[in-house]
Amino acid sequence: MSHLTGYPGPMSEALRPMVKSRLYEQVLERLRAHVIEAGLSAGDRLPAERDLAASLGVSRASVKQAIVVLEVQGLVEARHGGGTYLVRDTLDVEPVEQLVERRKRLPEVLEAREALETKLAELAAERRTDAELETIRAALDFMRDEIADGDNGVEGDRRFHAAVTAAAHSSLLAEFMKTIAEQITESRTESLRQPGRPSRSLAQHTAIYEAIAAGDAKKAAAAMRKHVRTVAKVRLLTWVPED
Amino acid sequence: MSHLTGYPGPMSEALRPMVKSRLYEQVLERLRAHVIEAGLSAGDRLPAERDLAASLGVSRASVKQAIVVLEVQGLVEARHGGGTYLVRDTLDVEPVEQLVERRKRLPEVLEAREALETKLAELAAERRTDAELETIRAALDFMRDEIADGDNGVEGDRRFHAAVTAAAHSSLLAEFMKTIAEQITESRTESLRQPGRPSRSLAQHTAIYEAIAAGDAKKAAAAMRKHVRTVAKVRLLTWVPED
DNA sequence: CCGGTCAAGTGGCTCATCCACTAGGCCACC
DNA sequence: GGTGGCCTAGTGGATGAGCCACTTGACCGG
Repeated sequence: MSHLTGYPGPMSEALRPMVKSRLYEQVLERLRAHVIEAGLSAGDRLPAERDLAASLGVSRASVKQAIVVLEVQGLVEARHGGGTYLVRDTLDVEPVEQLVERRKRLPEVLEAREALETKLAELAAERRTDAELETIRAALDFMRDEIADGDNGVEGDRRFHAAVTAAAHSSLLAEFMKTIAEQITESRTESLRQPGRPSRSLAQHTAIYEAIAAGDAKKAAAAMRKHVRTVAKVRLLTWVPED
Repeated sequence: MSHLTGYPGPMSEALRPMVKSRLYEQVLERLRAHVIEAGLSAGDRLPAERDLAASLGVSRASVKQAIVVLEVQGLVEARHGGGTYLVRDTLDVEPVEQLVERRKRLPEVLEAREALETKLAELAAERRTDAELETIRAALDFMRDEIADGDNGVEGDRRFHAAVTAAAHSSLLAEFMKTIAEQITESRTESLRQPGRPSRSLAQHTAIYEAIAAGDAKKAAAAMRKHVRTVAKVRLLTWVPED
């Protein structure tokens, strides 16, 4: 390998693509702050767009863009000719995504993962088609090859869990999984870096596969639970609180 | 009561407040449609703002408002000087809420509930404070009184599960529960309408409570699983597919 | 092959205006 | 008294022209 990779990924933390903030984002920040400082609450009226533009020293168009954002987020109601009103007591959004973001500290994610994937494995054992079973098997084979090549099998791992999720035929559970997918990826990578983990991981995945292949829901759930807990344990051992 | 109410609520379906669509919303629709018609996919570039404005016969400001919306929804990436690009293959948002709405057909919700609440019971057994245990007990007492009064105990049921969720100290799992809370309420009401259900339900809740009180995580999980599955069974028996 | 220059294309933002609608005050009329 | 019409100031909705900043790619000279 050369010291320069042609791959467009970040070479170091400091060299990630820059984020240039749009003006309307800054306006959003100011608006949020103003609502708090001025003690506004649901039903109160915001300053007129023209006044806001003047106060903030930006054009009315930028103010409007910010207000449109708040509008689609359901935080504000703009009445043509009648002013713009607060819907709630705050302009902060609290979607699942942000909550997940704040919970980067992993323990909760791992708990959620156990809850979801255990059930997914159970359902997969009951519902998988032969084609889906084959996809799971393919992921397992892929993982085996990776490990044989000295790799840690992280991609095979990812494919395996994705295949099981698909085989469970529950789009709601799948949706929940999607919201914590990123955090899981991190824990996966870290876990598989531990010496000896890849081969033990392969064994655990094989056990899950066999239970699903046999249509044994209870055994599949148990095998998945054991696997997820192992990952959680490894992860938490190396855990260093940062704040 | 007079035939005229002083209350400002809608007197008839037809007289609800009118909804005037903003221009940028129409632009959004057109953009979504265009992505589909033109067969665009992730990474493809959208037409230039000026061109879009000209084609749609609207101002560039309106086009920009629409693009800002897509931007905050993470569906599009606008590069200063470089064009605007699709992040996914579609411009449709698929938040958990909408998915839940479409999944009103309950089975998936009940599966998700089992996955989540089983884990919540387990965590509650391990982590509950004495005060939280007392809250759970209070909910149980409330349910008992309701049933003694000939009521079906639906409010006590709700309080019980809320208390267990709180005692588990997992805001992520709690957040997931919130997204399916409404559907659960429906199934709860329907389940408790079945003859004989309220008293059996009380017994199951008592079992869960005792396991949590004893700090027995495994038993708590098992009791909760049994309870949720009972509800699911009753619910699905009366299930009538609608489409 | 490298690096600099340049021009075209594109998004970011502003300004000046006009239009449509709301809210509130006023008043004539019943 | 109160009902309805009218006017006006204030406000959001939308536009068009224009300037700037940035990206891209082609071109050119070393």
